[in-house]
Amino acid sequence: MSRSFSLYFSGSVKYDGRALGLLGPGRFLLLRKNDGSVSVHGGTLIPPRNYMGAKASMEGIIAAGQTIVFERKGETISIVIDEIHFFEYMDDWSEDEVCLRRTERELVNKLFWNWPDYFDATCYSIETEVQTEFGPIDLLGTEFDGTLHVVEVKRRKATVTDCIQLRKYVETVGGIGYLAGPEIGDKAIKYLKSHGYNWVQVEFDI
Amino acid sequence: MSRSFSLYFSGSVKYDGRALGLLGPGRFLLLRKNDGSVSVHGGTLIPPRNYMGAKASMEGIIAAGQTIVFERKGETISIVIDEIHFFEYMDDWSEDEVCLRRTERELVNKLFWNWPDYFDATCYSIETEVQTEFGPIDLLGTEFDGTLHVVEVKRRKATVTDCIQLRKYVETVGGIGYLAGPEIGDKAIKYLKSHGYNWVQVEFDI
DNA sequence: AGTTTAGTTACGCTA
DNA sequence: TAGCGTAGCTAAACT
Repeated sequence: MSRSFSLYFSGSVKYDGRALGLLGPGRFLLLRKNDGSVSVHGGTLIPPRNYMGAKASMEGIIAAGQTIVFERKGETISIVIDEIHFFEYMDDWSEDEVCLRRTERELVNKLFWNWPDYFDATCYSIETEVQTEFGPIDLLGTEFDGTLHVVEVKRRKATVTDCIQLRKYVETVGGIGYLAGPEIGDKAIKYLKSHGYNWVQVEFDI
Repeated sequence: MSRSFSLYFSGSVKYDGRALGLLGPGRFLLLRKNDGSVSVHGGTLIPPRNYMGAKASMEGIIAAGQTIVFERKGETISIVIDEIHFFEYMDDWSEDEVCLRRTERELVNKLFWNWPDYFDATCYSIETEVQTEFGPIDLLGTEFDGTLHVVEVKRRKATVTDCIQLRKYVETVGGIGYLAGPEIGDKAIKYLKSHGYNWVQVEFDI
């Protein structure tokens, strides 16, 4: 769609859209990717200082003294270039995604396939991603007497907010609540217990 | 701390730490910043494919056939370089932050200074960023009879999660709950009403 | 060190 | 397309 390049320049950047952002003057690195996305990186931090999603249009000439403008539905980035330090094309830039392990999904699957190892209740039905009025329940077990077991799974350390999210589901469908994951904070476990919910420790296999 | 550079290379990347991530082989852009942070960018999307925060250590030589390793408390990124397409230093890279407008803080201030325009209750005290056990309350008004008015402010469209955050505060300090912002989702307004909380519409001035 | 939140969150999935 | 929730979220503020 657009030829990708990196530009290390002196100048200033203005963003207008969901917010209003001013940057510089200073030295920044501009990245233009295959998908038309744009990012302006400063000398610290992982996220860019300014950015714009895929299919941003580009106007202007990349040269000292020029202004280039990127646009995308209601958003604008204007870049005033004072000086160019280097300019390089990135041709054949790979669009591969990272193959990720240790996701929340893996923990959900582990609990699904090994339910008896983690829960006392014998359920005739175990479902994942059960849709409710206020969002999907990660794991829902149903006992023969109709009792529901509502499980909210977190891949990272569970917080008080996660406990309240569980509470939201339990109040919506009824039943017994469980928060599951590899780790939970002190405040969170206290909150969980005081509201009558259960903590289920589950680790990643690899 | 470390000299910043960009490296466009063919090769593969492995991350091990909070998760396990495999990338490539393919062409990627490696950024090493002033603060020692590292990011590996692919040809699409704004965020990097792999990354590591500030003060990452670096081992190895940047040359074809070599492996470079970045490390930081319990995390490792290994990069196998097959071929180098370009290598550039970014000297004097600016560390300026963006000067931002239309932040949540601005909405909080607007409500603070124009309280009677948005709330019926007459309060003798209005405070911002009131610390509680479970985090800070954006805006807290106190009536003469002691009734508290708890306000959670959002700069973007409010969600059910935001209602839960409000609920956490109201249940902590007691009183009447308000969610405030420019916009709110359908499920969120339903959740808000069903729990007896209020919606306050407030817009950015600029 | 632990906890919580803001963010132009970005991005993917589902209805 | 819009809404909703995850993320190796990141990074900052505060206890």
